[in-house]
Amino acid sequence: MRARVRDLLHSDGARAHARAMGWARSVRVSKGVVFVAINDGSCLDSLQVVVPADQPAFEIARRLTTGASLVAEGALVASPGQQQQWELHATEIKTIGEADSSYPLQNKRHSLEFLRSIAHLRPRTNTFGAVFRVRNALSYAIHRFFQERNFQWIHTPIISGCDCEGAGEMFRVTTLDIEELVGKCRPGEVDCSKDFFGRRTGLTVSGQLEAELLALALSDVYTFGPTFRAENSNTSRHVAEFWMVEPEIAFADLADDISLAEDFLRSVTLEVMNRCEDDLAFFAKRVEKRVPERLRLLTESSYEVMTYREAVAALQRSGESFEYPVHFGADLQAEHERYLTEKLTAGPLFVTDYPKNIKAFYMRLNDDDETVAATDLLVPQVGEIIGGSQREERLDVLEARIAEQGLERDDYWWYLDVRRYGTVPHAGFGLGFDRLLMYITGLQNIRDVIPFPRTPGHADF
RNA sequence: UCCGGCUUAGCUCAGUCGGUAGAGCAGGUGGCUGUUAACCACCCUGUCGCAAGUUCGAGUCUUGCAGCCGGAGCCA
Repeated sequence: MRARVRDLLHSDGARAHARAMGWARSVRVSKGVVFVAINDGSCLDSLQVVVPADQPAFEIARRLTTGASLVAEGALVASPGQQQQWELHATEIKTIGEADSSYPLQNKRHSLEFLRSIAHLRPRTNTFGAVFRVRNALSYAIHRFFQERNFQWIHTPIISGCDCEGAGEMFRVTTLDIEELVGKCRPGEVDCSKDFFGRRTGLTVSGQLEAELLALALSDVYTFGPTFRAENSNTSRHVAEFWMVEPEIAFADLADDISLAEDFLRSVTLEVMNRCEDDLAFFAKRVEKRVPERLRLLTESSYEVMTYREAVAALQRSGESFEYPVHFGADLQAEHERYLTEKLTAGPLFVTDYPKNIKAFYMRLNDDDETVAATDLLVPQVGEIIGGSQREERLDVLEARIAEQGLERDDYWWYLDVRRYGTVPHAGFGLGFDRLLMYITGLQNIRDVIPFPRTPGHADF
């Protein structure tokens, strides 16, 4: 029976016998004693294994190297050292798998860029172990939040009809023989009726439209799964495959949506803070000093709400010189969002009621006929983390908006049908899961919060 | 996709005015009675991203290409 390093480090008392398994993080050899720090990923800290020279295990321990996997057995006793409560006095040590000096993770600081190139090994570092534990805790917290409020977790399709989404470039899904078609067909000439699904299909860019259908039956639902964008985006905040959380609530308006989003962010952050104290302390110390402040902003501060019109006015009187001028009708640029969240409110900010021309067709038209009931939640450093809206539930208005945006009405027959039969006001939002993780951990590149990130030109591992 | 920067030892980096490459860590050897990414001493380590050009001479200057990073756009 093996004990997790985490359990041993949190032991209530000494143990006459304990067995630990893990990977050697460091091996410190002196004449009379060897110290091996072993980590099994169950927590940030490593277990100190002590082997005095009079033990038969001393020879094996002395030859261990950084990165080797091993099993150590002995007594768990109070440590005289300052940095840990318990340590394992090993009477027996076995090397499971050796790691020679070419093992890339030596006892030194490595750059995040270098670690990205060895994504198969970086989970064995402190930083990435912590990231992936927090990622797990956040996922669990999200499910718990919704489950406790009687939301139904729904599974929207990953393969989706191409025509209906429009949130971004899609990856094509096909069983047609591309080699054969290349050179034979000009663009637009491919006969999709011969394809597997008998139509153009791609990987989903959002489960929202389908989530609405289920919300208009089950009332409160959410999706939590992968999403794909084939955009050629090369930034620290974009990847081709990422995870989104998309709640959708019936009998609800934009105010309900905003209040759900705020409640949600507060709750999940608080749960991660409770479950991942050590990992978050590590991020605060080694990655981003402002992590505690960021967490406080999400859990304690009030979330400001401001209309787009007010935000534009605030930007205009700010006296800042922006690269892109601000005027009603223009989308807020990254520099504008940064000013709003980092200088004006210094915290999370919902911007609401955007001009209809810069937002999607399904967002509910306001009475002013000029803006829609949409909201973006902006946070310092990371920018947009949530995008949501009240959905247009009025059949005639929705049809007019589809026409206005030059979309094909027939493609949305099912989406329109639920407005035709028993329509109700409803709303929802999409949360960028990986971006929230960036905000919580303080890591500045989305590629460092995803185990094996996919970006243009990169699908290794 | 556009703009900018970077590319030197296994890793992190320095390299002056163009004069023939250096430090820390890792590795090796030895030392050290309990260490904390241990410490001390010694030793080893190079296609200076690739290709061409200028020059008596290029890590250094020029051009092209590639890769990476940052920013912008798109968005979550």
